[in-house]
Amino acid sequence: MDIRTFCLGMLTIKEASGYEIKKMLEDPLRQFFDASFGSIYPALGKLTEDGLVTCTATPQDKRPDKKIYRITPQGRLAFLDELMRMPGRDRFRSEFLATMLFADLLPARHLSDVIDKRIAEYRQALAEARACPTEGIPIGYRFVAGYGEAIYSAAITYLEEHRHLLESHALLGTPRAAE
Amino acid sequence: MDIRTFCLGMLTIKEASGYEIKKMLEDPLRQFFDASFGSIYPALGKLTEDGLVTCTATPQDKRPDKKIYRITPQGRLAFLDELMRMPGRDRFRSEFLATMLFADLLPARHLSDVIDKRIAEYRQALAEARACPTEGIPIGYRFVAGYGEAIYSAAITYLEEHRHLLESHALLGTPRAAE
DNA sequence: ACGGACATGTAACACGTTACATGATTAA
DNA sequence: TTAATCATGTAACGTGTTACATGTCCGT
Repeated sequence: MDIRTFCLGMLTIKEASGYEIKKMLEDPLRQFFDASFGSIYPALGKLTEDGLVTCTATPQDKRPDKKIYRITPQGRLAFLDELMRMPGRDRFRSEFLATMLFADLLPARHLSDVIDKRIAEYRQALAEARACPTEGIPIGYRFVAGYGEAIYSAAITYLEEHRHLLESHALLGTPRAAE
Repeated sequence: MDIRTFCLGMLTIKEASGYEIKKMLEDPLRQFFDASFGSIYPALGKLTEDGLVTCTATPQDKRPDKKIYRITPQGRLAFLDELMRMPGRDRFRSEFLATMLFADLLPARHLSDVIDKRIAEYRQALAEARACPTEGIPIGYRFVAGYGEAIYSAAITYLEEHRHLLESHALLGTPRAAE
C-alpha cells in the first residue's frame, strides 16, 4: 500500500490536514507506518485531482491556510477496492539484523553495546505500543498496536536469551569455520 | 545497509558470483534480506571499480562466463567500517498490518480469509527459519534465523489469540465510534 | 513442449526521502 | 536565543524493482 492509498485510509477515519495525517502516524503506529511531508502533500494533491477527496482551505492568521481534506464517496469505494486486494509480503528491513549477521567480525565490546542499545529501543517501542489509547479509535488500531507489543516482547526476550551466543563467540575470538 | 554493502558482507563469508549471492539470500534469510539481480549486478560492478573486490571470469561452455568475486583487504576494511556504525531503525513495512488497520471496513468473510492466509504464510516462514543449517555458516546466521523463529512464533500466536477481536466486530457490523 | 535452473546485464520506472523555501508563535 | 510546533509545498536525489535482452541444459 503506497502513501497515497494510506492517506486515503486515514481520511476514512476522520477529516484531516496533511500535517495532521503525519501526526497520526506517530507514537503508536510509527513502528509500522511512516511517511514524510514530501510524500504526503503531493499524495493529497493527487487524490484531490482524482476526485477521491475534497479540500477546504481554512484561512488562519499569520500562517499558511490549513487545508482540511475529506474523503468523497468515490474515495471510499476506491479505498475499499484497494483494501480488498490480498496484502503482499511483509518486508522487515533491519540494519540491526544485518549487523548481527556479521557479528563475528565485530569487537566484543562494540557488539554488546549495539545489542544493549537495541534492547533499549525495543523497550521504548513496547512502551509506546502499550500507551495506545483504547477508545475513540477504530478496532484495527488496537489490533495493530497489540501486534507491535507481541513482536517487540518476543524480540526483547530473544535478544536477552540468545545474545550470549554471539558474545561468547566474540570474546573467544573464534575464527569462522569457513576460513 | 544498502545492497552494495550487503554484497560485500556476503563476500566476507565466501567468494561467490552474483547469481550465488542471490541464492544465499533465499530460504532462511529471505524474510529479512532480499535483493534483485537488477541491484546485485551493478553493485558488484561498482565494488570492483572501487577495488573492494576482485573478479575472475571463468569461461563455461555455452553459458555466459561465471564471474567469481572475492573480497580484497581494502574491502574487508571498508566493510568493517560500515559494520561499526550504529544500525538505524528497523522498518517493518507490512501490507497485512495496513489492511488490519482498516479491518472494520472489510466483509467478515474476506477478513477471515486474509488472516487465515497470513497465518499459513507465517507458518511457512517459521518452518524455513527452523530448517536453517547449524554448521558451516557464521554464528550470526543462526542467530538471525532464531530471531526469525521467535518473531514468527509470536506473530502466529498473536493472530490466533486476537483475530476474534476483529472478526466479531466485523460480524456485528459495528459502526465506527468516530462516525 | 514447457517451465525452471543456470548466468549476466541494462534501462525505464516507481516510490519515497532529504533538503530547500517561508514564516509566526511559544516555551526553555 | 534557541529549539520546537504549527503549516505547506517543490525539486533534487537515492535506491531498488520490473521488465527487457540472450541463450543453454535438463527434467517431465
